[in-house]
Amino acid sequence: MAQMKPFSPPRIPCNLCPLRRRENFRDFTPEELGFVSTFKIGELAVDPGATIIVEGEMHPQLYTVLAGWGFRYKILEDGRRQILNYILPGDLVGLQGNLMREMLHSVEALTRMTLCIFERDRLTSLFRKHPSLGYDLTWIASREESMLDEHLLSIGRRTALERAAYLLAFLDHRAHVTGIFNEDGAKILPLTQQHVADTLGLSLVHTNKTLRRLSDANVLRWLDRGSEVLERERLFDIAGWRPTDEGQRPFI
Amino acid sequence: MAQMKPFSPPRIPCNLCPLRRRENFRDFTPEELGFVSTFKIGELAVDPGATIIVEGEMHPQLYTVLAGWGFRYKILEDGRRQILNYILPGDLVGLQGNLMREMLHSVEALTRMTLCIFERDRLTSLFRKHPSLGYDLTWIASREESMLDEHLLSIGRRTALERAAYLLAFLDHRAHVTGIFNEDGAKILPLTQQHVADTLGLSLVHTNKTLRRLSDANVLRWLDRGSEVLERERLFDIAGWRPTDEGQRPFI
DNA sequence: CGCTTGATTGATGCAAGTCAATTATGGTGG
DNA sequence: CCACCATAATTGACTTGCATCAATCAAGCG
Repeated sequence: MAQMKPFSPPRIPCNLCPLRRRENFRDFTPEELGFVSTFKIGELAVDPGATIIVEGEMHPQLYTVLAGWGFRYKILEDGRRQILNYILPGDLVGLQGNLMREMLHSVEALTRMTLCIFERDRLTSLFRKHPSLGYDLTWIASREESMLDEHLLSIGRRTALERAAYLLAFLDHRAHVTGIFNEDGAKILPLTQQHVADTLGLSLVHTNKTLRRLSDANVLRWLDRGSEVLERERLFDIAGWRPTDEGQRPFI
Repeated sequence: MAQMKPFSPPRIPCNLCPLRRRENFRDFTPEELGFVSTFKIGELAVDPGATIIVEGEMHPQLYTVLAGWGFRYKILEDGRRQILNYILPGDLVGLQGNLMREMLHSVEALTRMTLCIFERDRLTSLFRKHPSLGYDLTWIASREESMLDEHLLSIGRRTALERAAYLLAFLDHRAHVTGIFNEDGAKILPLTQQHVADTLGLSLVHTNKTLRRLSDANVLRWLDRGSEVLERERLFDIAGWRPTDEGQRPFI
């Protein structure tokens, strides 16, 4: 079964953080770096399928994803599940929902993940001592909002085919700009058709038939438990969506 | 047609702000109040139907709703519209989406609205001089996120009847805790069935038939362009959702 | 090698969309 | 004051996208 393996003290000090070197991320000032180094109190490594955050429970910690893929979701009483968004390296986990109360969603790992651990308690000190980082937190939250807005538009108003195209284009794009694809040759999105179905608000069977249409058209390839986007531009056209260039983005 | 009537200087000074007196909102410290008073640069009053923010355009100002109802939405190229969320007194408008770029959604007034005007440029100074207000901004953004999460769950996984029940229960509850219902006897949600349809991701006709089922069951009453919730508890049961007690919440 | 998980496919049913018409209701200009 | 018009709500008939049910197939694994 899925397993949690917490490490503490941190194995990767913030000054050697691999994310800082990626073009897409804004670098820290020396002062900010000093603070973040003390803000980080450990690391967490989890296996695929591990549950990192449970809806309804208190969770005194925040995380920044260092490596790997995960997703946030909610479930109804009878088990119907809705995936809300995916989390990639550089994303802050645990900010969504009330800042200091029970978590309102769950988080699960898609691949092996490494996360930096922060403590919620020290957020006020972050805002007090480093206003620029406080600003970044709001920036990060409002970026998440804009993704959720787009997802809502997609589920509410796009057809099944458009939705599927949007989702895969969206994930492929995020993986690209995050630099997560740089290492290996194949650019695989690590999810099952069940995940796609639960993101799009469709049944598993209909999702399968919709993805089939996309792979029959050679827009993508579906592998055992993952997908590779072959023609990004055509996905954009089908979805009626195009990524906006974010430029550099902050992270904590 | 809808008309914009900007006022400047402000007609209601922050120390007399009617929102501050409502139980649901956290009060400012004297220092915070002093800052917010200078942060507010004017007021905006708009008629029902007025467009306050346009997707794709730069918008150098932020607003806090003083009075009235509005909503945020996005549209696809062919005109399909998705309402993302509703805005009520105390809500901050313009924080969603990138903080300093083009707006990623539009905002329209449902009723006559009054809004306090702030300038985006001065956000950094807010974070620098009043960390507690910076924290509040992040809190507000993450509250919006949790509403969007719930909407996503609703549109993605609830049936038409459950969705309708959820939406009306949600709006009725927000109106209650905001104190917007305190004035008049009738507690009317000021929207048309087209708004409901565009929020739930349903067609107008199907929305009408779904709302009919709810009013036939005497759970609510549909009026000319609005709805009154008659049995809140039964709506909660149908929706499989219950509001969480937020306690006091911050606002700017 | 049997077991489990994920992908696939066909048959059938229903929820929701589309089309089209009718009924309020209120506003407006002659 | 009323004929006219626009907006909103309503209803019935028909169509379709997606769900559900039920198998089958492929691959990895203890």
